Amino acid sequence: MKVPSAAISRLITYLRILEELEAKGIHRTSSEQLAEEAQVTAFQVRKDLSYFGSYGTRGVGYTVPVLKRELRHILGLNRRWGLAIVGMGRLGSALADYPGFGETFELRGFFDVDPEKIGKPVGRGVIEPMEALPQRVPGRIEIALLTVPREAAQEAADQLVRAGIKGILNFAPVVLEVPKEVAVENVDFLAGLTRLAFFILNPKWGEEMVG
Amino acid sequence: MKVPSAAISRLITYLRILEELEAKGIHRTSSEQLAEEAQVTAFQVRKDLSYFGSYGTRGVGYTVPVLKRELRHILGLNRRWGLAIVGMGRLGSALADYPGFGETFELRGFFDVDPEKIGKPVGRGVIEPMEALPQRVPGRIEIALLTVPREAAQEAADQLVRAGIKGILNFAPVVLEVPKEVAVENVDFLAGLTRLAFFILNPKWGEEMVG
DNA sequence: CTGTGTGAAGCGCTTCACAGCG
DNA sequence: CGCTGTGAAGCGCTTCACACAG
Repeated sequence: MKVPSAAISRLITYLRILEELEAKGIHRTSSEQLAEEAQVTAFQVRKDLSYFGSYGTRGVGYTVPVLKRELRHILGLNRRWGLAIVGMGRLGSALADYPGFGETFELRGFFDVDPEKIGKPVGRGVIEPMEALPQRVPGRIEIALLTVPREAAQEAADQLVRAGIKGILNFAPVVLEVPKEVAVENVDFLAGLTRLAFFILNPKWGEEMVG
Repeated sequence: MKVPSAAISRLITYLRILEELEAKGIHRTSSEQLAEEAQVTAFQVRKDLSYFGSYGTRGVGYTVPVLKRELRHILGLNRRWGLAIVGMGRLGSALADYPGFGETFELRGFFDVDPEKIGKPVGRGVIEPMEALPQRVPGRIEIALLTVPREAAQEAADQLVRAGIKGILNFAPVVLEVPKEVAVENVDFLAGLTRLAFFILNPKWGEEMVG
């Protein structure tokens, strides 16, 4: 079956909502409730879940811990993922101390080109040179958080690909070129700012646009 | 005319590519070249531009500075936008010193709830309490960068809305509830990580998925 | 003869109505 | 009888073929 990639993003939202419901001690929920919290329709919730299976009880709803477990399984959050941070500037350093990675994502390496930075302690590790990537990545690190300046992003991505990285979370405002077997996700806040600017200027967006 | 919102994101990419071409001294380009750099089809490039007008010359192509100017106009980047950072933790502080906002986006306020932080200098300003928002936002600040912890995000968003904010760039992993006239964009890197995990586990994505 | 601009076709996501199961 | 699960309809984005301008 074909699964819309937008559905994956929504599953992530549903999972967070389930965790909030669980924290509140709520044991049972419905597509209606999930839809309201996620700001989508109940149709959408049920369709998104149906791409992967049937996790509810007809006439009753969903059991929070059950659906939570299933979503974690679908999204691959029941295993452990090794992360590297590449580019130890302010953003990279902030991420190195970020407490929200949980049990699922584990920081296992910190890399930079700057000889001044190499050897310095960050988070639970020490900054290593980019040349160390081929030894550190295989079998230990699946995903890299790429937090280098824009101009350095493609070169760093190339090195990561050569070292055998599986996915890159790219914080730089560039379109990375990587082999199709390497996954890339962009976290581009400047693009977000620009979209906001556009939406603010065009509030009647979707009704009728000037040509 | 209806404009797909995905088209806006691509226009932002085209603009960046034009700036790179200009930096390289290239004066003329084509939908073909833009498409290759942006990793989309030339059809897509021409259609995206056609939603807003005709900026090229048939049989010739596009003039880099002309198309750049037009895209900046469409995206609202030819004016100045006032920004606030709300939540001066590590991420907020990193953003306060970020050099890439350019002439278009100007940091005009830094806010936090923590009395310990208030009065401290950051970037080109000083941290103020959330209570100051109603005085500082109207007429000066259009967009807020929301970098508070997840639990505090909705409350902070409410205060921003009351102060008259036009758009919120939300870095917290939550679905914010705001009036429909306030624009929200999410910069959720945990969601990005989770999508990467899913795509790595499902490389044959799009062909056939297990049920 | 070249590359843009665009109406129309194609296709994939969303919406829907209701069948199905508890 | 209630809420889920889903085939099918609807609709919007993408792709396309080609008219058209230079």
